[in-house]
Amino acid sequence: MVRIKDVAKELGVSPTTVSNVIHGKKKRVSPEMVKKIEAVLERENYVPNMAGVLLAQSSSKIIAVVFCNKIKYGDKMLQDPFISEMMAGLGESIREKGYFTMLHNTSDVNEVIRMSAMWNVAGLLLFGFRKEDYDILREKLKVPFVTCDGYFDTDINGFVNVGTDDFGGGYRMTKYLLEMGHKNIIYVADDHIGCEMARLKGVKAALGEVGIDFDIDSMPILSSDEKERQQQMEDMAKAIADGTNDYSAIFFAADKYAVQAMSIFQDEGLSIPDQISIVGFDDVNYASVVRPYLTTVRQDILLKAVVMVNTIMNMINGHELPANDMKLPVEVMIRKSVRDINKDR
Amino acid sequence: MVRIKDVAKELGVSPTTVSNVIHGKKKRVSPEMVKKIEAVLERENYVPNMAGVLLAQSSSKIIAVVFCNKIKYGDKMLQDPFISEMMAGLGESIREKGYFTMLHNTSDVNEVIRMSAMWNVAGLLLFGFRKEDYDILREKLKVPFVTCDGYFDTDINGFVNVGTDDFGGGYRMTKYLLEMGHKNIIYVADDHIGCEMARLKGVKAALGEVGIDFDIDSMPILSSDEKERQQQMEDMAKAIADGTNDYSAIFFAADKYAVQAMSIFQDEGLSIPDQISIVGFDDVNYASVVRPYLTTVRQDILLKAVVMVNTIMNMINGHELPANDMKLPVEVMIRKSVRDINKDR
DNA sequence: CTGAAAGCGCTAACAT
DNA sequence: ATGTTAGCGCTTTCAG
Repeated sequence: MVRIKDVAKELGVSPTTVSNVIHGKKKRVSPEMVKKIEAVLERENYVPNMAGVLLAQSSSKIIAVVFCNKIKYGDKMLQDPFISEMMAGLGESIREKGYFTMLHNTSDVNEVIRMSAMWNVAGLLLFGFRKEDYDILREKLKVPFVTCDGYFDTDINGFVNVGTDDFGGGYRMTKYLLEMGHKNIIYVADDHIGCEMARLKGVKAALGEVGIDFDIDSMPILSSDEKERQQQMEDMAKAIADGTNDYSAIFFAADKYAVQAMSIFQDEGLSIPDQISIVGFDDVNYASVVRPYLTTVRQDILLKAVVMVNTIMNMINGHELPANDMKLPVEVMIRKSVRDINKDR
Repeated sequence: MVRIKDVAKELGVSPTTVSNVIHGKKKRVSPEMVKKIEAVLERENYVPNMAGVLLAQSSSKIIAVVFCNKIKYGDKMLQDPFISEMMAGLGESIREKGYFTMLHNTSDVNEVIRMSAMWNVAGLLLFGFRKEDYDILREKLKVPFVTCDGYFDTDINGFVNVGTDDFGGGYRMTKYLLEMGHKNIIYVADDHIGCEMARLKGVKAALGEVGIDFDIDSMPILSSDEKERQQQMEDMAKAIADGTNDYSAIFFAADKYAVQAMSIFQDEGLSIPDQISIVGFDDVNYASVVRPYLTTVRQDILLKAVVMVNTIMNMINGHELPANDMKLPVEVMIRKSVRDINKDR
């Protein structure tokens, strides 16, 4: 591996001059010398040693991407179709900006702080931590960071959150359901916090506009236990089959649940959307494989990746930020899982 | 940020002594001093500056994880459910070993070589490159690397491949189909190279054992174009409905195709497994959501991640390797998408 | 336009 | 048991 020193010696110039050429400060070097140096750099295939750069500079050109992902062996929780898309987007964007991606997989905030200091990272992109974690991070982290899909009680300051317009997604999907004649809608999620709650609020807002009110706590919550969840869905199926249900459409907070429900409902002989309309959220790849094609809310993961990277770059470079809590747009994908009740009148 | 020098000064000792304590070389330091130093280290929350370490040492404690992933906007090719699982496994294992993960997303081998030199990485974990790429890498990379799911014409040397027992998966699933009375089986994949080919060879071997032979090239190949692929599946559906098909079971090389086919077949009014048996490969999370539950071949992604990391560590530490082309075991997951033909006799 | 020199934080060979 | 010293590769200030 050839070093700056080496090419300097070969050409009988000083390391400074070579360094200047490398950094494009060509005003400080004569054109002929620039050419000569560039030729040798090229020929020798010069590659900077980042350790040296890191030590001599203050910043590191490293962006830390941190996932708070607890591994539980034997379950498929980790099989998230979005992660690969997000990763690819992040990786490419970060590289484009001339930075490097350091990946961390931990649920321990202190680990994050520690490694961020060790490597003197330029900024961090954080996924899946909880509110309390962010408080610690804001306090102890001296570099900018961007969170993804966070929801916070207090005003965000000291960092930026890039999220999805969950409220809007819930709202617009509900409007669509209303248009299709559905007035009795239930929203089914695995919890009522963060984005699940925002989506639910969107549902409530849309329903509120047409004078329908409901208690948020009355909406069913899906168990995190696979078996129990299946049972819950079977119970719903039975109610629908019996006609003892009081809703004509179910809005699942995530496609994966919508798809699972569709299967279970069909097991019970239910016809979708004739007997029950179903919609989801996310537009994962199998949403358009499943039958009937699932009507759902789509978000643009690649866009989210790019926005996150652009944002952290702006923060690193001390630029003015447009906002510190962004909500990226969503799109209602109308497919085949909703019945138009109006038509039957 | 406190440095070694600082704590040395505070205690009136030399940096070397502090460094020795940090590295657990306690034989070289008096027990009292060790305690004192450790106390200050703790109190000051000492964190090593990796730039310094990197520069002073030869190796870097960095493992590069490189995905060859071309981003094509607008398609969902990137939505790979395994990646997140693989990432989580890799991230955790690498961290456990005291190493750091540097992530790269590129299809350009030279980028890989370049960055590996820049950071003086200890080893690389490579995903999704082609045979030709590996040849270049073997030649130019001076550090150990491990590939995932690679298939090579020539003997592997200079690196290690961690794959899946694709042949065995194809073989055992076919044996199962034979047990269920299926003799006319087709294998459907999107190409006939790498693991797809190995699975196909497994099919051929199992069939060969009972005296059934077929020409590998006669097996249908799925188009990479979504629309065309759909058409192909519809054509299959029609043939099955007409009874003009000459097979009773279809072995899809990937669950995603199996699931798509199931939907399309059911659109055409086909009943699975009564009219046609279907099996897949991978056991992605929605394989057990879809109806009928998909019988498929499961591989253990987390295990693969751990094996890759252990392997690269062994290589880095110059240990003897058990093999340079590993095939991790698979498991046939018997569910509901195969009909037992014997029963009908 | 070019160069000399110091220094970033850490390690390790070599004293003592 | 502890210290001295040089040096890893690069940037940067200051001087020529």
